[in-house]
Amino acid sequence: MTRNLKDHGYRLTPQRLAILKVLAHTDRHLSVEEIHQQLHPDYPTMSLATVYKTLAVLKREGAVLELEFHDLRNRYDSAKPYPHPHVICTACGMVMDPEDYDLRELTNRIARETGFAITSHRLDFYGLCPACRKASGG
Amino acid sequence: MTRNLKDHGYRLTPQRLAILKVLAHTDRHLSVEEIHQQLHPDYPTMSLATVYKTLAVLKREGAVLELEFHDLRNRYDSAKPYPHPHVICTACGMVMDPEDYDLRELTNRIARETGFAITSHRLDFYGLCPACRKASGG
DNA sequence: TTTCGTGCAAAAGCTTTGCATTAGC
DNA sequence: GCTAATGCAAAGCTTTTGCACGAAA
Repeated sequence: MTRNLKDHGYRLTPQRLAILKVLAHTDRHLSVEEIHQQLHPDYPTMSLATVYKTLAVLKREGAVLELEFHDLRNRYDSAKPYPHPHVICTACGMVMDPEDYDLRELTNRIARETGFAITSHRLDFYGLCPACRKASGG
Repeated sequence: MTRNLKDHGYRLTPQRLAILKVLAHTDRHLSVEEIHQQLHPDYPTMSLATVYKTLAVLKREGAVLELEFHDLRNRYDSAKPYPHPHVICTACGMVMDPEDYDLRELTNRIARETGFAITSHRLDFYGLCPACRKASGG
């Protein structure tokens, strides 16, 4: 990915490398805030704006999938930077990846039906994660 | 629905009735702003806040489905106030309902797989609507 | 040396909230 | 008359933007 950035004319700054490293070493779906906080010990001057801007670059380059939420902070997934289903806990905000599900056939059907040129999709399931189920007495 | 509101202790104000009427008479997915503007000729003093608050009530009562967007205004669907797929034009923001698609089987599978208690979902397809395809030379 | 990136602070934009006034019931 | 709803304005919150300084190449 560093190669790809360089080839596309982006500079390899310490901040960008650090953000890439955080993304590569997590199996979670981090928010900008979380990335910023994780980096704070080693990069105490790194600004939120830089994290935002870097993630915008990575998204443009197809290196991360951005999950926008209305009532939660956006989350970023570099492990699978293409559309895939997510399961989101409405209590704690945890995001999980269930096994991938192929929506190509449905996508084609809907494209034919509606006349849209469909380029991507989003499939989210909402509910309580196992921990929050217990906590709520379920 | 007016019956339902009354039974649940909500007052039937002219504003609420007017908003319900707008929702009932459209086949589109309106935003708060659009509802407000449509009502302005007949209710020139109606505030945006009232539209917001009324839609919150209707959502709580299960009378509308709220579609939250990050970069678009929220949209409200009273024709089918339950989760169903949507197709959204990334150029003009138009929202369409393709034919419903049953996700219950997939939902159950994912619930078993992840241990989540899944209560709802959202499935959106993004692309260009027929009009915007033409406009962009597609 | 040139241009891009960073960091700070301010702006943006939709939605929510507080509060006094008005109006259902 | 008692409460809830309205309408105005202000607040909230995440994300974006502007700009001067610093750093990559």
